Amino acid sequence: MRVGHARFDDRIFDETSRGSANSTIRTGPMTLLLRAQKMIRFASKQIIFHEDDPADAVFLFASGTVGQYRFLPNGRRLVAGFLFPGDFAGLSFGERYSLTAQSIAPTSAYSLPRAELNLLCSHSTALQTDLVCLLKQELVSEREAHLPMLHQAAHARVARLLLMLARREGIDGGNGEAVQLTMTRGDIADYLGISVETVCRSFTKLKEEGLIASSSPDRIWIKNMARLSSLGEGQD
Amino acid sequence: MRVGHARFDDRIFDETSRGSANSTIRTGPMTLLLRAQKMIRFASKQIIFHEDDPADAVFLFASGTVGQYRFLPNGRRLVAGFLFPGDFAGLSFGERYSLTAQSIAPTSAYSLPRAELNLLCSHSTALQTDLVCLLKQELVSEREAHLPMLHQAAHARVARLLLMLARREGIDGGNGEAVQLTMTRGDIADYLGISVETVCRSFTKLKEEGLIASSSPDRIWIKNMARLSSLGEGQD
DNA sequence: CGTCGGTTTGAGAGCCTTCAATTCTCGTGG
DNA sequence: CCACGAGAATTGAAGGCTCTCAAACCGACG
Repeated sequence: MRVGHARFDDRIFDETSRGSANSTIRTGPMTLLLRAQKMIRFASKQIIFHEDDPADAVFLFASGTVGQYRFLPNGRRLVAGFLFPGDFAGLSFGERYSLTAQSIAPTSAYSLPRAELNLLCSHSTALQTDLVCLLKQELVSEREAHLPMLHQAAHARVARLLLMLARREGIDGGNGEAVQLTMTRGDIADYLGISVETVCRSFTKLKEEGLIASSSPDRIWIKNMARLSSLGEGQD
Repeated sequence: MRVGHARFDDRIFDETSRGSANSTIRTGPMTLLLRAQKMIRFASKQIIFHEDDPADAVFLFASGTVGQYRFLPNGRRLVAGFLFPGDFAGLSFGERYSLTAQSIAPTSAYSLPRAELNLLCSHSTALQTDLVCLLKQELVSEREAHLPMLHQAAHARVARLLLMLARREGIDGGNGEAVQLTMTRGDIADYLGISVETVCRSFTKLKEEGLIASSSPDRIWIKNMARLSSLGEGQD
């Protein structure tokens, strides 16, 4: 139901109003801690933190979309992933951020100084246990996201991204709701490791084959979840 | 190509020798804890743990080489990574292993039941802090290993693997020492996401261009570290 | 109405895969 | 000691996929 320039309200975390939509709603100690912090708002295309800067804060996003990326020496941009409401950033970094985080859409986030987090962790085993849990989740989900793509063709990677976004929005293939692509074709290309043109051609091909439909470039309906899944999961 | 469903029963237990072969530099609490455990020995090509089995142990490897992998629905094998002396396995899994670990060469490992680790962690903040540190390292190194490969050509991926192995053996390009490839071309292919033939052709090309030399398929000398680095790091 | 950034489509070149055949390596048995 | 055989590694050829370069299209905005 979200429209183009919707305001960022707190209904993101109002679990009753989202129904079965978002499966990422967490209520662990870390989430509760972050939600008690001040909220920061970012316009679109703003840098939230920059690679090589001292990693002195962690974030929990409440609305919007964020891309994390860095550049190869040849100038190509690697998008490590996208962050959505309910996602954390900064938990896994060492002394310095190893990625740049930039808002792709208007975004709001809770932020907590890292020094404060460390202090709190040293006094709360529950918080530290939760941190371990979050790091494990991040590790597993990153493995699930990136590993298969190394072995998949371009259109399978696009299918995989669509499935990831659909699952996040609670879309199971039942018609009606559309997947909202907040990122550009360029962002998608730099995430999937293929060119912008190939991203476009993949969307076109998926449309031609009836797996998806779209009214505008950023709204995708999944018409055949079964075939899109088998494509994205790698069932040849 | 799919390996039989070997189970834990296949392990070779050998408690007699506690070899000092390990040259690991790390001496964190987790390392010290694991090194005090019983050592297990595996012959080559043995299953250490299997995907979907209950993840009831963690491992610290003391010698040998281990591959962690799983299969896509189409039968292709994804090698998530290789484990060497000093590396841990099993720290990041949830209820069940999400990968299969198999020895590529004869291997020895310290093993600790997970339940025991959890108990110890709940009593030692130092241990838990070390666990957080290890998970962060695993996350970072996995990002560094897999992300760039999505955007690199075949020969650059091969170069990257060689650099990773060279760094691990402390080879800085100074002549003399050779990188030892304990894994087969097939293992490398399934790790890099390219075909066996392309792996071979990449090695051949690197030899022709004088970046590397080799006496046998599993011994590689780095002749031009500067150019190999720029190739592997993505300097076009 | 014109500009600008983002998206889409087209054409040609190059890389990678698949299928196939050959060579290499090494352990085994004669 | 040597021949043999199985698995691994390597090389070759044809075809498909993806990239780059180029051009056309589209929508938002001043």
